[in-house]
Amino acid sequence: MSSMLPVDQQMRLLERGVEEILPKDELETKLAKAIETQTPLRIKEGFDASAPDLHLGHCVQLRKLRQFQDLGHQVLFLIGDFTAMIGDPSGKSATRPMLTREQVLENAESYRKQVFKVLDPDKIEVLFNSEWCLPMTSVDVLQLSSQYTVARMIERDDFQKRYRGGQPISLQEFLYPLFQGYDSVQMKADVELGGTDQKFNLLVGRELQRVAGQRPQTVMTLPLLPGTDGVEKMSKSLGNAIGITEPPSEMFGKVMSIPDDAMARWFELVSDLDTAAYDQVIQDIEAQQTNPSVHKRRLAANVVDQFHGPGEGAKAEVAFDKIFVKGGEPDEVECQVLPVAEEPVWIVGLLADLKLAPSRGEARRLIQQGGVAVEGERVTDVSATIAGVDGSRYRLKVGKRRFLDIEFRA
RNA sequence: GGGGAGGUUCCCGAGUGGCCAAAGGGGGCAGACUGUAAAUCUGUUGCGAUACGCUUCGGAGGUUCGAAUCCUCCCCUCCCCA
Repeated sequence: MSSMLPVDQQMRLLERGVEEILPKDELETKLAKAIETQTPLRIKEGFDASAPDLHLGHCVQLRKLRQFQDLGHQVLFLIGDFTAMIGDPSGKSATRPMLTREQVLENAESYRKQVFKVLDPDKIEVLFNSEWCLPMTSVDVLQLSSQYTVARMIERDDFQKRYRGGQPISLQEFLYPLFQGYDSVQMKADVELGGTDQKFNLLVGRELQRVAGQRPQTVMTLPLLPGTDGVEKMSKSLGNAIGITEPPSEMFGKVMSIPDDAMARWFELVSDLDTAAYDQVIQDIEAQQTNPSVHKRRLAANVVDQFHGPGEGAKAEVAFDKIFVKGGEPDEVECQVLPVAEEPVWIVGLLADLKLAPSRGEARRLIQQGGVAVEGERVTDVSATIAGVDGSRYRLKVGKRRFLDIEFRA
């Protein structure tokens, strides 16, 4: 292994964009020891495989892990296939339904593939916590649960809120932090990363490691990325997430849809501008001299470039302008082939059948509100039809951004 | 185990026999405007081809011409006491 950078240089990089390091001097000590013994630190981060796709919020974490890798450390990427079944209560206001093992495994596999878009596959160890959690006996679980008290558990802010608000909290949820902490024991983690909402869970890990006679992990929390609504934490279940596998145009548009005042945070957490460019942008945003859409475009293009390759952002921007600024149509529209129909095809029914609207009632509403166009002509009559003769082709537009070509064939 | 309060549409929350497909807010969707899928404003928001019908207010029965509303049983949640 090549020699590592000195402690102060490593720290300067690692501290960037970080909310808290607990305790900080302990990390410095660990780094010094790592350099001295030429042993990389074991950096843990766990992800519950509760949804199939990684999104930009995960990437904030992954980037920090990547930094650790680049500094010569070992990343332990833990897939919480066991804990996903419990459901992390962090920040939640309600008990989460338990996932089945099959769902979790499917998600885990999909994670594994996506993670390598950001992390270096050579310096990563992928682990599943079912490996040690599943074989635990009821005695082991009792043992584990005896290591933490109820009082300390309900100190936790989200439990506190739910308790005071008369909301149910199931016992199973108390177990979550314990299992997460137990993972750290099993993995002998030196450092564990997580979002600021993970602070409690991460600290439980320290406690359990101490009891197990290990040197407790250093806890590093990163700010949470707000979703496209600009308020809630990005999460798939809230529908405010941007998946890292989404197509460029979708990604660009979604970034453009974040509220203006969330821009600075997004630049900080998801753009890959160098420090000088970043500082400049933040200054500009604060000065409010420039039209915010200029910055937002830059952000959106930058994000697209990161996940789809340089230049893709610019292309997505052109397409975006064409559709939203000029009200035009995209270059490429998906085409669906339908069987020839004898009778004229009722548009309301067609929209529902093609899933362009969830129901006929909704399709009717869309037409009444002027949200549907066929071949560029706005449809205003709910009983309107089109002819489904052989070879005829129509371009449907629903709302501002949903396009579909249909073609009738014998 | 005893006592009390509750479970309403995607979410929060009003509604105590017909005027209830159910107020209001949030969210979503659409339109207008614009600087963007920001912000703002307007409309809309169970299903079915309009009138009309159908399904919905924790679940199952019942009373009634008529039930989210009344009765019975059951399930679930919260609070207090043990």
